[in-house]
Amino acid sequence: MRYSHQREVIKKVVQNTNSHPTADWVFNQTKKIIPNISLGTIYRNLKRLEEEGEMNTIYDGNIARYDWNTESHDHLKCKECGDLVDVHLVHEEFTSKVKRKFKFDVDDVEMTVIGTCSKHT
Amino acid sequence: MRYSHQREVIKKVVQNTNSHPTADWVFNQTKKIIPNISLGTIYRNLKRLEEEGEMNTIYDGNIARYDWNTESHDHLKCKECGDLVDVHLVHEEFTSKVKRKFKFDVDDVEMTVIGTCSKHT
DNA sequence: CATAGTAATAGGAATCATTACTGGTTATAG
DNA sequence: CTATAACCAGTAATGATTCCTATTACTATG
Repeated sequence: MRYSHQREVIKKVVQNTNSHPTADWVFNQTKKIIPNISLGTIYRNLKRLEEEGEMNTIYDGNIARYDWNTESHDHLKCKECGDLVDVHLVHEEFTSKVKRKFKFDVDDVEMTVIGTCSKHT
Repeated sequence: MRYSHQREVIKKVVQNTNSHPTADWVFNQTKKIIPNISLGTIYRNLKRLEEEGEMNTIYDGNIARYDWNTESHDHLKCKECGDLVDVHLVHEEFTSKVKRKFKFDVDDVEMTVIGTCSKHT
């Protein structure tokens, strides 16, 4: 893949937040650095970066969010403030259990725990 | 909520499949019974039915699927054939563990295990 | 039964996220 | 330096979903 300034900036923008940004958020942030960048460029490069293993896509309802944390992990989603926090919940033993029980070869586990975070108690 | 023929038919259409249908699939099936039904009616009633606890919405990538199985359960998604199968994987002890560890009040857990099902081995 | 009030509908326009296309620009191998 | 394939900006197109409005259909009551 050829070098591109746009892609480097997009990558840095995503890597510099823990907020699991949407394409639109990335677009707005990147515009501060490259004012005439196009939304299509954002989508294209986010997809490339995912293909390269530089980030993950997670689906929050029906919109895509991007996550630089490519290690397998899960999310706590607070229904009060909408926060999406990374946690590690699923373990190795789990995938082997699924394999044994359902004869299902596990590639990945997407888990989102929905509830209320400690800020609202 | 007032009675509506359309809503009853939509409910039955969803209840008569295990295929986690999309709104569009429900639309096409329902059209066979009520030919001039409108897609808006499908969406509106699927939402109502979810609010009434008659079904669940699950997001498969960025499209919504509807599931009459309202008991808490998880999904195995085969990347080969696209099949989405219901399984029960998450247990009570899990939610209390999350509550203890992260001070997070769990309402629901959405888990999708992505991989290859036994048909492709 | 007739009917008024209001909830629900059909049909289509509008919106939102995402992807595809086009003609011009740029990185990079030779 | 130059050729060229990859990349970009801008914009049109798409697909899923929601919104709008005039019309229709439940249902409670006289």
